Amino acid sequence: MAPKVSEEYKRQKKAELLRAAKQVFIKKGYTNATMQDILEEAGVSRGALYAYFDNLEHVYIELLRHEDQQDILSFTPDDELTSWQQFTSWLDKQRMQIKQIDQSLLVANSEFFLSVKENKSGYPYITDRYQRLVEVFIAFVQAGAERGDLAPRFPADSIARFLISFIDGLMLDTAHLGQDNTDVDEQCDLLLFSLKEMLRPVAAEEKP
Amino acid sequence: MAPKVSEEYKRQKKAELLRAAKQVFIKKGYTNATMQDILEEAGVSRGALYAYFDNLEHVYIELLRHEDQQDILSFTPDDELTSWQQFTSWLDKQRMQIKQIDQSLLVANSEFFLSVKENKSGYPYITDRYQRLVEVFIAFVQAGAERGDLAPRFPADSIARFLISFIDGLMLDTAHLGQDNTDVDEQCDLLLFSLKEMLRPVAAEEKP
DNA sequence: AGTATAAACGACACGAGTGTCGATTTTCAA
DNA sequence: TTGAAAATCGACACTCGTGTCGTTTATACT
Repeated sequence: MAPKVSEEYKRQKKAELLRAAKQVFIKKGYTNATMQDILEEAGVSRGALYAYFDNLEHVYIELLRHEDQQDILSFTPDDELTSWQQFTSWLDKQRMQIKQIDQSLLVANSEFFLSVKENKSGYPYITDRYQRLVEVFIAFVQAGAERGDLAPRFPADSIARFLISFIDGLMLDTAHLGQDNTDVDEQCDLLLFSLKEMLRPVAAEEKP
Repeated sequence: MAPKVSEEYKRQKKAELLRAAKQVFIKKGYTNATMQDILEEAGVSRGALYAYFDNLEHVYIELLRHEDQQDILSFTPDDELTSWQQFTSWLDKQRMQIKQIDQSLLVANSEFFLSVKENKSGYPYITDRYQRLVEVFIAFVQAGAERGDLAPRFPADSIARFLISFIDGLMLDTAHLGQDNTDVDEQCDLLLFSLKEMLRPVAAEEKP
């Protein structure tokens, strides 16, 4: 039963197909994308694509997994920086993501999660990603609190969810309306203001 | 050229079809709904439905218009109440909407706006609704400021967009994850906290 | 080189939904 | 009551995408 091509080859081929799929999903979103689109974009036959993926949903799931690796979820821990500085730099990354929404999977993601909802199967990825982000943030807040960097007024998980909801909403609205209408930078400043009130970071000057 | 049924009859029939459509959209969302579903739900023939609407997109647009009338956009102006009280009562309504997300069009709306985005036609409804809500909120803040009820720290339109993005995000996340995971009440409390910091309402006790 | 194996191909049958259109029924007005 | 207009019906032809499967091609091992 020895395979006729190396595992490495298959791995690469799959990655190649996923790259094509990503382009398609970025361009057409999830709901309007088809297997057809993907196999054309990849320049590959029907049979080839179906040898790797059963259907569009599976392609998307695999793509999610694949992208998850280079994910932006983590607050990069860095003892050189105050908690607040770490947070602002994380938020910067998010801001950039939203600004480049046309070149990202953010819209397709929302579409996917919304339209797949009915499917009783209920992919765990959805809740998992959310939970993971909540947990990362909780850890971040706790670390900050222990360092005396933060004096949060609310439970860390509440603040985390607040943060996520706002970012998701800003993303959604920006996808609908374009950046000119939502003004991402300004909105992120307001978010910073709110989070500052919630987390009460010790000002950098007071710290050293 | 007198029509064979009254205008009133046609109006009612259309409303009836829209009622059926609404049920379908609530149950299946936008992307998974079909004209077929609607005509079955309405108990009407293919030809009848197509006599009133060209296609699914048109049905949805019409439904949006129809629903817009009994819309929740407005802050009910009431001089008996402080601005802050008016705001909390508005937020209560929003909270209820999100909690009843399974019986509302919120999810279908998101789906529609996301999946229709590509269509260069660019329905004005999307931006219009957003702008209208922003304007209503701006008026509310200005009124409050003039009454000495509010002392906002930021431009009213920024705060309005912040508010909308958060609500939209909370809605989206709740649709994805269910209320147990997002805790709508708690999140609304955090929003109240943030808005309080931004708007600096004069406390009720200080006012009379 | 030769050959077994499986990767890649693409024609095909199928299903689901669409929008149309001639036939049929209903309605209103005379 | 009657008949013309139009509302409703539902069969039909069409489109688009799906997933399968027998065939062809490429690979790696001997």
